[in-house]
Amino acid sequence: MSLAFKKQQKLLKTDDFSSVFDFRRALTGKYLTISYKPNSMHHARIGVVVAKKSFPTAVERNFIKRRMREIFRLNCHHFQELDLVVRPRQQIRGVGYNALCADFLELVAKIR
RNA sequence: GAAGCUGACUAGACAGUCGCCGCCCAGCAAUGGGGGGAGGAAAGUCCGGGCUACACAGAGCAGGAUGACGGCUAACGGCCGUACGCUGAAAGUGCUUAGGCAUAUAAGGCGAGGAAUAGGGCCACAGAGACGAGUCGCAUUAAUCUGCUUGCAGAUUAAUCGGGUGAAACGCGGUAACCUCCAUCUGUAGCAAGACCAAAUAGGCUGGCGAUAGCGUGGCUCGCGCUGUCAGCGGGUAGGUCGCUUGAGUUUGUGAGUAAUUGCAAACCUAGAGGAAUGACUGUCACUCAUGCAAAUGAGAACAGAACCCGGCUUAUCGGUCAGCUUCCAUU
Repeated sequence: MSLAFKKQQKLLKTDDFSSVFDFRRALTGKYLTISYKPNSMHHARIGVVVAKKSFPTAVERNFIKRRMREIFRLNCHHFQELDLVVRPRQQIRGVGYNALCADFLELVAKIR
């Protein structure tokens, strides 16, 4: 099984994000808030929204995005046909990779 | 060796697993192989330039910027050198109530420093009076008037500027970080600049076809205009391509110059995205701190992420390495 992460697995357009938010289903965990919506693409897609207000420096925002993408990449093959929008919370600062990964998987499991 | 200071470099290293974005090669394709992939500030957007469009960017006015002298540079408000002013440590010296205090220089650091006789404005406190020159009080001298004891007192006027205040007082004061004047520079917008290709839809222009369709103009005919249909053209939207990284380039050697900088030669190509790649995790070794005799264990590891490109400035920053300058002490 390939663990590759392709462009069609990302949410890119403003419309994609809007439709997920308009579906109005979200779950909040320790470090993350996930909005979701079923899609018809035969695979899951992810988008990460990091607020400039909460995370002022670009380095911090990029780091969060890279980590979320990595967690998604290593686990997405057993996800359903879902569009996910992940928003980090303030508590994410200083959290280790494993704790963050567990939180994410727990939230995704709840969606089912 | 100690203290003070200046400049340059670096910004953990290696391995493994799984990935991302361009480029090149092979392949019909799937894919495979090769090679590259953040910073010293990428930041703030404070100056200066290249580049592009606007009329060819040229002249004048307004506005803005700069301001010792000389140099460097594509250019600068930057950098280098020199002079001047301020600042700048131990030691030494003097005093001491033994706590200190005073005194001066080194390397170095800082400096909105053109013009006050072109002109206007302003000058705290103190002082009678602060920028127009006169005036308050006191003193001296002279003159006049009054009182009268004929040499005293008072008043007025004029002159002297004697005393006191202050940085400065009928002066060739200060302030330009108040206006101003002088000299030099300065057009505006910015890669979402701008150039090219160009679907669909709507509308525009040109030409053909309608031998007699309809409407309008008109008394009627011709004609003309609109509606029809076919072909072509140009503008232009979505979208795409270019601009887009070979450049005031980097490294090394060598020559010129006190230096900033620069001549010559050789070698090299070093991110180029477009909802935005440059990563995540694990291990070993180094670095710092804590505990410990040690082995070791635990924790920490800054500031911060390219978006047209350069030269600077400013701000943020854990550590480490190297070189140089000055002073003092010790040794030879």
